[in-house]
Amino acid sequence: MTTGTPRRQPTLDEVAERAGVSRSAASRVINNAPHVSRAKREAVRRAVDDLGYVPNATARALATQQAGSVVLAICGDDPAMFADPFFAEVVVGINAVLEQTDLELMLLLATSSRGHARLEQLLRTHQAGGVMLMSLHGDDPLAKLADQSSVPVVFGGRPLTFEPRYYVDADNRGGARLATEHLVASGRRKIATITGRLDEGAGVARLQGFQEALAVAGLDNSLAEPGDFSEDGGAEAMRRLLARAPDLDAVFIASDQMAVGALRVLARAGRTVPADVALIGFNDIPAARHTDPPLTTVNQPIEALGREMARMLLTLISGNTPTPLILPTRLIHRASA
Amino acid sequence: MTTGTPRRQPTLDEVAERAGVSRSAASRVINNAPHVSRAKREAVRRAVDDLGYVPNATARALATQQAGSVVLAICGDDPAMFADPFFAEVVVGINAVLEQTDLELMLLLATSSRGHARLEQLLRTHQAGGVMLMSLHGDDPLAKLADQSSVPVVFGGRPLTFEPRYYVDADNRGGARLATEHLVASGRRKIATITGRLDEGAGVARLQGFQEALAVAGLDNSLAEPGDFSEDGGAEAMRRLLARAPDLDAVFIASDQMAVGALRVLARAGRTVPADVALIGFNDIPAARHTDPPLTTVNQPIEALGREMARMLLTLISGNTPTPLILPTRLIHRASA
DNA sequence: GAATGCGCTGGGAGCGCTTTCACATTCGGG
DNA sequence: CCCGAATGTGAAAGCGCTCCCAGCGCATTC
Repeated sequence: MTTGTPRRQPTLDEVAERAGVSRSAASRVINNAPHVSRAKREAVRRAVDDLGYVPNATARALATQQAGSVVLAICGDDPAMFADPFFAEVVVGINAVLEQTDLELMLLLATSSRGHARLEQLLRTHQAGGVMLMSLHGDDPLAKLADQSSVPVVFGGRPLTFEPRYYVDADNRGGARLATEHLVASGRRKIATITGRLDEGAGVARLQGFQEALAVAGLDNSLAEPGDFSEDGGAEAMRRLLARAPDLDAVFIASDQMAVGALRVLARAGRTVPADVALIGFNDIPAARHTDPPLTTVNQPIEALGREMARMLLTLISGNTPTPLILPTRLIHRASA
Repeated sequence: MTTGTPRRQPTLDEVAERAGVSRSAASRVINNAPHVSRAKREAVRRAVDDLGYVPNATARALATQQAGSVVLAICGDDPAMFADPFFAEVVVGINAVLEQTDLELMLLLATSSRGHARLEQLLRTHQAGGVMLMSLHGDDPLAKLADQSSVPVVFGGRPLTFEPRYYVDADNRGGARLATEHLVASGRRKIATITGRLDEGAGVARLQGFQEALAVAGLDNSLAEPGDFSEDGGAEAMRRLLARAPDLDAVFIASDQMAVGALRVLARAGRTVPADVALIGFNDIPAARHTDPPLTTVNQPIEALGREMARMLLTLISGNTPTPLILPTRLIHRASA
């Protein structure tokens, strides 16, 4: 910080020389390792300060054979998918725990085939200390490959086709059941659902929860229209539902975004919410409290999801074996149901 | 891919040995460098395929003294700030261009002092090939430090206190002027504004555009209430505005999120939009087309912003000198004004 | 007084790659 | 047929760090 032109970064050798110790000793001090006398320790510290030394992470990574970063990979087919505020909140959670370590976060949008290839490569070479995998679609073979990989991998949400070794997920099924039960309990009888993408674990789980609750109540659980988690998709599905069952009196919708779309369609069709038809969404996005009427919805702790994924990855990296985690979801009562 | 237990990654030496060439030759082939005979080139290629060799990025980075990654740093004081969908869209843009290279994207939420320190360290050591800096607040000294840094830095948006060497920004001022002029042209006379954070470049620029337009029109341009870009902040500001000037007939709002909040307050206060008061927002978020009434707003090409930042960083890294870029904004006519 | 242990110390061998360099080999033109 | 020039080739020197190891001196133990 004192040099006029801090051209090249000082190296460990320079620190050692200035402190009058060997490189090994200097290294020990930097890494808080034992076997260094008090005097040398201080000399090195001083030299570090004077020179403004910062260890070269690349060299360290090469020497220790372990990377200084972990990656968050978002799979899927649509690059724009990442625009879902869901991911942003996950990232905030992840960042909160990574900040305590000195791991960096790499973001990989594995959305094109190029991205896919990169992810695969990342999994094979040990260039990242670990990876967090989210939003696998369909039967992406990457999922199994990742789960088997020798680099630590934790899944955010479960893929469709198998149960990964390490994952954190939200209780989508339980949340959906809760929501549907609430609809039943409030006297609704002709209850429909707009599903999420059914090539995603979350979409399927929410549909299952819905169906279970209705089956238990002895009601027809076949009134389902597929959506895609997006607002427009929700509107479309609502239109189809209305055409198919004009007398429905409630609908459980697998995402708030879709619910917003449905709300629009319902309003335009002259149905009052919740008088004519009750609505429950999923996710509890900020906008849900400001729709008309405010949306009853299932909250899932998204930031916590990110935090727990990161935490789990950390324990995995440290050599321990975490147990999978399912985060609770809960019903938020507002005016739409 | 054929080995049962792909324990350790093959190294370049192994490839060379299998191909019956020297390590140097193998390296040349990998990097498409000249001075390798056709025969050896093919032998190496075959060995690479057989072994499933992938170069170790860390070792390469150490040897070439240049990192294989760039970082996107989001500064600010609030970790949750990243939840703004704005950033997600920027990331999508950045990813689109980075995907063409083999640079990785590191995400740094420099929101705590810890994060700040890490960013500073990143700037000093040459561990990242370059950094994209967004959303500097106030007079953060990091801004100047970054601009001076010997690692390539491009700014997304301009900080308040000085003009960086390399940046891409949206024409916030022009957009605000456009919006305000539209209000004036449609006959409004008592025009207010809800500003964004005034410790951010974008917030100030939008206020300036507003003031300019009114000054030119010879109207009072002092009716401004500060917001913070958030929905609740917008609602708050709208309340204050209404108390301060019950007879206002239009308001330019520095973000759509705030406009949504304002819309709520206006509705609750019994004012009709746009009959009683016209509203124009900023950003053109997806939700803007579904508010009631749909929000007239200023669109800025967010994804393009990300793309251009990345592109600019790339040219910087390649040793060329780009010129700063200001992306156009344009008025989207919908029903609220 | 020899054997044992322990804390400290620096030499040196890597980590996997790029890149320079000196030395072959080949080629075209005078 | 000889001489640059271009091209192919592998040995070896790093890049900046970690970490093993052998060697100290010194106190303890029998």
